[in-house]
Amino acid sequence: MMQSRTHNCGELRLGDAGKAVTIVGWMENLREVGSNFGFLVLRDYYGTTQVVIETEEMMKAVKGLNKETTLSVSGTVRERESKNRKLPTGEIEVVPEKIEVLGKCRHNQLPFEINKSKDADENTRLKYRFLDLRNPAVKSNIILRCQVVAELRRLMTEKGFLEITTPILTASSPEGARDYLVPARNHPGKFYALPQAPQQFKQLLMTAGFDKYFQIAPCFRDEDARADRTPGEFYQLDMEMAFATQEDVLSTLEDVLVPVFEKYGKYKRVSQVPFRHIPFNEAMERYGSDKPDLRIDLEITDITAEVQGCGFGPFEGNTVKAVAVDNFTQARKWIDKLLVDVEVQTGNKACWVKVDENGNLTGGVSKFLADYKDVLTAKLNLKPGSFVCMAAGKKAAAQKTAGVIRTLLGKRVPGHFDEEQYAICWIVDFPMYEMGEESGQLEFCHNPFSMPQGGMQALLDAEGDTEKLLAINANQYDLVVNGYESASGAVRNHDPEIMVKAFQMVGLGEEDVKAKFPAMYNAFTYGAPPHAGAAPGVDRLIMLLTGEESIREVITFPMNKNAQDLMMGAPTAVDQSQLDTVHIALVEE
RNA sequence: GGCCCGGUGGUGCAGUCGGUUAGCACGCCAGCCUGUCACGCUGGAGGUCGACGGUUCGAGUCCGUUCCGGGUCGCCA
Repeated sequence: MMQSRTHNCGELRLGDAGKAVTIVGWMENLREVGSNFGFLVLRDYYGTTQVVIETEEMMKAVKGLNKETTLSVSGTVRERESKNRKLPTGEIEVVPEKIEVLGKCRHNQLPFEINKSKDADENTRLKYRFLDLRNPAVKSNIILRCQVVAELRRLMTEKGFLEITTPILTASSPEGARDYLVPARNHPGKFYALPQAPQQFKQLLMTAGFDKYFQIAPCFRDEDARADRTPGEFYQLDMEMAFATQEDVLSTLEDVLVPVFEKYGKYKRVSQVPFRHIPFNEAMERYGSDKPDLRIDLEITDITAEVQGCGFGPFEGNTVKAVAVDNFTQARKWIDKLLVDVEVQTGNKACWVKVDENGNLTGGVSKFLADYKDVLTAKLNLKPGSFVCMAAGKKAAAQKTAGVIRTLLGKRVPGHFDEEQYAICWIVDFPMYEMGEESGQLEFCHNPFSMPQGGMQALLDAEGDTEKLLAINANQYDLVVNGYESASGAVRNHDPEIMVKAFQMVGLGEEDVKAKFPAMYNAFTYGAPPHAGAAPGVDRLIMLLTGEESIREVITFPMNKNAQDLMMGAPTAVDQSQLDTVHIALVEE
């Protein structure tokens, strides 16, 4: 029977000297500094405490034990002879009378050293995540996540939002990401799907008369991972408000998120509310991205008209975008690295010129642009020592490539990146429609749930005119923090007639709306409130708060890039009998 | 699926132009050490250099194929 602990490993202080205590935890280290003399460091969730070993009996009790064995130590608190001011418990030590082994670590060689686990190979970390998480530096992200989630719940609840959970087993939705499917045992050949988001449920909740809803909602999408995107599952602070405008949603989220950034963020400087609103088209023109990192002070300039006819093939007939920086002193090798990185990140090539001390263009593609020196100097405000990096292509590709150039130049050339802050903005006025790259047909740009600006009249006015349709914006918005898309939302289309009309524009009709969103369409015919909402990504929010660059650092048990859980071994093969139960027959590949 | 980068004792890394016994740090084992706290000192064990094939007198190094991981493009209503 384990003796119950009287104190944790982080709380004993000089004032506790003389007390009889029992502490428990993991044996982090045993420093032997003499025969039958040494120091044992005991670690629990709360901290570490030094146990001094000074008798043969106590040395016998711990010698030969592997690190990470769990122990119970009962003894007396004593003031240290030599104190360590760097540690909260560094003024005291525990003189043990009894040391009990609670759980042996049976491995004298760990897969990595606990306090250096962040440096270990990620596969190994994920396989031994329970050891990785013993590292306080790893654990702290998870603790922060818990605190932030609790704070979000508190703030939302205070604002009158109800936390309502929605089904995990639901119907497959035909649009959007690939679904995770779950076979239905009682319905051979039919499947549930895990929700990509509680989108339709929350809109149904609005229709049901719950005025303000939120949920820390698990979302499931079978799409490939990125450094800031976990495969499989992730969490959103999903919220929706009835009879609400776009501004109602934006100000609510500003009220909730600013205190969280201020209280829990790595950086203490946070954008003032109301956050800047940047229309989508403006963001693409100036920053080459719908998620600009506003900590970077560079902007993109369109030089399409200026460089036409220069003779450089990729420029001819294409949109050309440029990013210029002054006082550029980097070497050719640096430039080559930049160009390679741009190509890796965008799939498009970039080119460059420098301005020499006489104001002439040199290097890169300067032989094509020499005659354009004056016009480019004026347009880009060039000076001796300026560097210009350019991207060409179809408008969208040129913008996007220039956006990557802007980010890389901004972060790599000194003086353009004010890192230690949260630079937050709303990107608004997303287009309702876009031309599909492959199909060549008009498609919904983001999702079909958003209300087109101007409502039915806008659709009627534009009907049959592709240019006009492409110019229709949706009441849709993204929250962007330091270049990360951190929330996405919209004023929803709650009018069945406008829904049908919006679908007709992309060659679909009433039957398609009914087939794809049967519950919502039906519900909206029974008196629907106008409503609007958004969904900040929780994982990405924690990433921003902690400053981590990999999303796996803020998820307790993350999967690897290929959506495998190396610790649990998921996904796994299953017994034939299990397959039979759910009417699944496997096909040889 | 495409592209880029990587894979070397338990862990992290170095390894020059292809050349002798593959080095370093941490960890591990043994010994020494009575105030350590990233303890120190001495000694030791531990490697099919991701896999397969090729070039060569000789391959960790060069070539080809492949596997695994990360990043990225596609994708993510």
